[in-house]
Amino acid sequence: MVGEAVAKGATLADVARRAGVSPSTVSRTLRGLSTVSPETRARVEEAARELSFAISRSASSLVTGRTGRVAVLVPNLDAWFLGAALAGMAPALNAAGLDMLVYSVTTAEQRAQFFDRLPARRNADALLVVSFALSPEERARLDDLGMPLVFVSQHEQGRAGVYVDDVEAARRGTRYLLNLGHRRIAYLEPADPSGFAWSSRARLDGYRAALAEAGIKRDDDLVRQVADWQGPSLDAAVGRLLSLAEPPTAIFAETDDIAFRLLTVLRGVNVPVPQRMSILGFDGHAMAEPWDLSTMAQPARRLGEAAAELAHGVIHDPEAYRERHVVLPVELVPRGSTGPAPGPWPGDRAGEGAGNGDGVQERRV
Amino acid sequence: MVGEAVAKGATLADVARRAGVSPSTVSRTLRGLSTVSPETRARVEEAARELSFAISRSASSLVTGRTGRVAVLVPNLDAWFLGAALAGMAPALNAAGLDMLVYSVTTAEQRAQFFDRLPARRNADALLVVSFALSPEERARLDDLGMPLVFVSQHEQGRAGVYVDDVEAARRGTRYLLNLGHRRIAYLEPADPSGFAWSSRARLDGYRAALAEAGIKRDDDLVRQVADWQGPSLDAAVGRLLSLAEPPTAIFAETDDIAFRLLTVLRGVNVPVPQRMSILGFDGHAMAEPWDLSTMAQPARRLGEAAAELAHGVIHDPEAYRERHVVLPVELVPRGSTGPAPGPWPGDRAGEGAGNGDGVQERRV
DNA sequence: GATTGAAATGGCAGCGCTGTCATCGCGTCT
DNA sequence: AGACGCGATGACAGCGCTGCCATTTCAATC
Repeated sequence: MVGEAVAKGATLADVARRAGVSPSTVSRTLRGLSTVSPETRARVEEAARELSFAISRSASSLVTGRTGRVAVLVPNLDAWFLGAALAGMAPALNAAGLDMLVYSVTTAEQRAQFFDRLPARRNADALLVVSFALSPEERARLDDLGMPLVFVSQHEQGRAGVYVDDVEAARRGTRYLLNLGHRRIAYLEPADPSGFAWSSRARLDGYRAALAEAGIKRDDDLVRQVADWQGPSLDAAVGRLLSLAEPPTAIFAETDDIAFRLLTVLRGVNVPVPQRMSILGFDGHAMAEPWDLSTMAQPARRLGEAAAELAHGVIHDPEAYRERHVVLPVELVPRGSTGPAPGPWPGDRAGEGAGNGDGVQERRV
Repeated sequence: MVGEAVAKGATLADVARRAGVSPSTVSRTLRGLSTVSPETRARVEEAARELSFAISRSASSLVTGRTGRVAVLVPNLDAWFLGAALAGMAPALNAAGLDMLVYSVTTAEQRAQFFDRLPARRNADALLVVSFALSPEERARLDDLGMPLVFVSQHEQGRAGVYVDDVEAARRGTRYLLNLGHRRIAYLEPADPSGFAWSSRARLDGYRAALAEAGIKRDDDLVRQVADWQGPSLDAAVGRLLSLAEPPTAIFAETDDIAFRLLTVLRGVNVPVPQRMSILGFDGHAMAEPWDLSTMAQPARRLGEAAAELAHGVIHDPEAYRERHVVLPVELVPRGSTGPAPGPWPGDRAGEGAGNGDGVQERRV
């Protein structure tokens, strides 16, 4: 706002000249380093402000080997979860003085190119891999990178990572449905033909574990895959479930996106939710509240924040952080899409657990 | 995959040595420049691959003055629209060899800091400002930046930008409701106390224009502000509308987010949609389809793509692109949330336009 | 009063590239 | 046969910083 016009950006030398000191001193001052006298500091800072000086990271990283940047690899950008995770990450990285470089790798072509060129290499101090299903070769390639890795919402042996305990969360969700008296509980998982989404099968495992613990025999007819995003395969899956000899009274959807579409489909075919069918989602999607969807809420933003902390740690103290794992909690958020089972199906194994106050909630009006 | 272990990243000189040529030649080869003999080229490329060489942008930008990076300023990261826009931007930038630096500026504090430090300065070749309500001082500060600016989903005189014609879109949306026979059409706009969201009032203007063209007197009781995200103020707004002497039969929501919440509220209070109330949103949110919400769909991804093209243009040919504006179309997507007006209210001005085939659709079953 | 050391600052090389100019062959033209 | 031109390559400076070491100043110490 003051002083001469600044065309292409003042250099550190310009600031030095204006403040009447050496470039070294300006550098020290601006980095808040060691010993600079208060008066000098003030003079330098004023000069810098007057010139709207911003440091050239290119130049400084050339010397220090640090770029002040973190690369984030995501399989997508318009998925709710990723947006929320990034939203948590950005300010946290920012606070640590790190800029965020985003690589969205969605198609097979982009993917090949990314792993071929490794553009992040030497251009970032750490790479955050977010919900990205890496092939073994890709994994190896990233390892060669010589750059700290942090895995977000997924885990890798011996690598820093933040994620939730999917097994336990899915087990708890399933138990909630059991507590409501449901005995036939279906599970809908996303098909992922392109193989981009990281999945540990953990949620399905948790679901099965809870059923086993309740002494309910495994029935794979109740587990169905549906296309990951818009598409007809959900209708087909619902059709299958509704035409079973013993149809389910509850459906656990592996993601809220599936649950939302499920609600729509069921509304369309006049299956009242939760009177005839309870729906439980997984993610804690922002839309779950307006839709009144019960869900296992992941702290997406906090995952992002924790990822940022790990990134910072892994950059400044690689030994201590290289294998650090952060596990965040998932919370059941019961809402109107789940309710008591509509009554025993023929062949129901008595009512153990049915009146279990724990997870039971009022029926919606 | 081959050759000796690469610790911290090979340099161009390493590649040169390995290929038995000078660094200059490697540089030329890798940039696909002018004259390099095919044999040399092949040798260099192989050496580069063997060493997993990735160029240091820091070093090259120090010389060229180009960073190969574009900064994107967003007010948010978890809003659907921004995710979609970024999702369009990322691959397009990528294809142009540009990396994407994301600055999410959400709080007042972050905001002050961003405009104070101008971290993008000298660290990116262009700045894309996405749906960000700039204060005049901020605007001036960015102008001082000496960096090409591109405005996305908003427009500024004399600056490159991509956006939609909000006036026309809102006019068309309103006309659609008029064509369905609605005469009392309410408008719900987001309150933005923090002043982050860019808004030209254009949509409201279009709504008013359409009503005026239809000869309907302006009634400001039908225009209400609601808190931008979750909150009680929507209920209050609905209460106001439903308690008017002549309540509306249709509501035009300025954003799909508002429309979604509106659907929930109306369902909760037993106002059937669209039988008693038609709802039209604006955005083309990914959830509009599963929710069966009629909406004015913005091409969010295409906005992002166009923004990337503008960025590229503005970097390589500033004169030609500095003031280029790209206006993208908005399309009405009629769905189940809109239907014919439920019948004339007392005092309705005859039925002109009611049977107008144009926008009329079947009633949902 | 000479010596010491800490505080404050300056000087200078060099990080890894690219732009420019110089150099080297070698076929072509007069 | 000598001059010329062009394609292909190398040499070298320098981009804007930072790290290291040298230098200066001045108060504290013996």
